Amino acid sequence: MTRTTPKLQPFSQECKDCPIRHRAVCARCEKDELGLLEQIKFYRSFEAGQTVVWAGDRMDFVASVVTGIATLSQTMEDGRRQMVGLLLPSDFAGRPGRETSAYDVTAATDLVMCCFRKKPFEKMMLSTPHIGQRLLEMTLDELDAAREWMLLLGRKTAREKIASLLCIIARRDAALQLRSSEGQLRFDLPLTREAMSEYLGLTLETVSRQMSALRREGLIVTEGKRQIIIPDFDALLEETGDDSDGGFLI
Amino acid sequence: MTRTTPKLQPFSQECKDCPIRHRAVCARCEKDELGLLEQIKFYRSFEAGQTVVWAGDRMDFVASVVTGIATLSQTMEDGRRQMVGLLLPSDFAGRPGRETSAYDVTAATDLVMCCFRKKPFEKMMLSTPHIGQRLLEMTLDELDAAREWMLLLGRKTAREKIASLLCIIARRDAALQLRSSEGQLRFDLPLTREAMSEYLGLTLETVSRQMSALRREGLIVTEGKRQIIIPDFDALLEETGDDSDGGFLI
DNA sequence: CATGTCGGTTGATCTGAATCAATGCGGTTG
DNA sequence: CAACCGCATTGATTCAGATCAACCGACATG
Repeated sequence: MTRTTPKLQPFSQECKDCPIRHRAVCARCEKDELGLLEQIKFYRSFEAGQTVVWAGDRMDFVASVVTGIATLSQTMEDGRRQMVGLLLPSDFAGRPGRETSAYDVTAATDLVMCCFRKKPFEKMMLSTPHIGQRLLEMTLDELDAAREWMLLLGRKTAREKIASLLCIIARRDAALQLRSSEGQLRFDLPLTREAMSEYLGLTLETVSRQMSALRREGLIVTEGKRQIIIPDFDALLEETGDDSDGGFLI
Repeated sequence: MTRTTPKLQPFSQECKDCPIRHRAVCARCEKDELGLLEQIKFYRSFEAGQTVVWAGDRMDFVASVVTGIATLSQTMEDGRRQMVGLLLPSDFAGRPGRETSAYDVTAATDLVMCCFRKKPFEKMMLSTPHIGQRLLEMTLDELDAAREWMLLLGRKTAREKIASLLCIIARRDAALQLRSSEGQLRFDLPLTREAMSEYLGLTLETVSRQMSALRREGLIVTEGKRQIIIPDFDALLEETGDDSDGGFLI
């Protein structure tokens, strides 16, 4: 497990009951030492694997990811799970005008979220139209992403699904991070095989097999369990089944 | 093909070159006899099967469905298609701040859309915050629907997919229409087997087979090709794999 | 009337991914 | 150190749905 201490803002307090440094509510022991749950805006930190809220649970705040990755998932009665959202830093969670979460929200990596109480946030939206506009834009982007995702789930082969996911993560990483020399990309895969399988609508065995296949064919190189190197991004892109013009981002 | 003449508003003009009655641009012969393409708001009608816009094409208006059903689809280079949106009366198409369509928009049935030129619409959004708020709400609803759809595509069996689709359509129909006696539902299936297969991420043969299976088991009754009767909605709901509490709408 | 087309159904066969099961491996813990 | 755990890999087998192909009925067309 990669224990990445949040770098954006050093936490000012350390909980007495657990070693997690945090600003407001400790996700491990649920202490609210500073009484920040009463405030409009507060931060919460979570360890990789922890659940932020369960589907159906009360969630009287909206939040945005500060560092780390959160996932939204749906679960069927018999346990089949499908990821339906992947939240990266600056992404938004929660819906104004709804008091329970529709999805399980989980920390895929260590996670820091910036939370706003919902009621004041809604008031703010009314008084500051700019916020609503920005939120609309973000929601439309998410809808587009969801529709791309639907194509992946409905029509792509396992191999294409894996290649697509790797390209998505690589692209995003490259967008805000250093890239390695001469077009070759290196990044940390922030998802377990199981999380990947939930994203892609596959079993984890199939994910593992297809990763091995891509490795065998030299399309990707792995270093340890999580470091991925893509020697030739365009070659991998070929395997996604997507129109090749999607590469404008990189 | 069901030729349903739009009932909401009788059209005031008939094109000289084709038998379609229409208000503005004739979808068949592309004539703009009334010069309404210059106006801010206008209506367009389409026959079942016609394409409204192709992915990538210029689309300098936003629109809402007046009568009929439109679909949004994505196509891969090799022809695999996945439906990513199903627009029913009052649903909205097009994205402010983008001048080309990201998807193929197709009339699944005969269709009438109410179109607004994009530029004036965007201005209106700025001056009338209420419009933006409403649009945000609708977009959030669509995002939720897309996520439900992702669960269907990623994790449901063919049988569950079919049952889900039938329940979705039946529910919507029942919401605004007459229902038959004693809890039994009857409605017109507005999609071809092929359209259903594009919705569900299946082949049309599998759709046909599963429909036959449900018919054989008495979960649905068909009358002609398109009339569907659901003798026991709850029984069909059992087959969807969904939590049973989703039935609150009916 | 014969012909064609379109949407739909059904059958035979194939195959990609699921399932079941064993094994590996790095890190933590008693 | 051995034992164990969580995560990942790999193999053998099964099966749901895709693919290929034939056929049906309604309706339009020359």
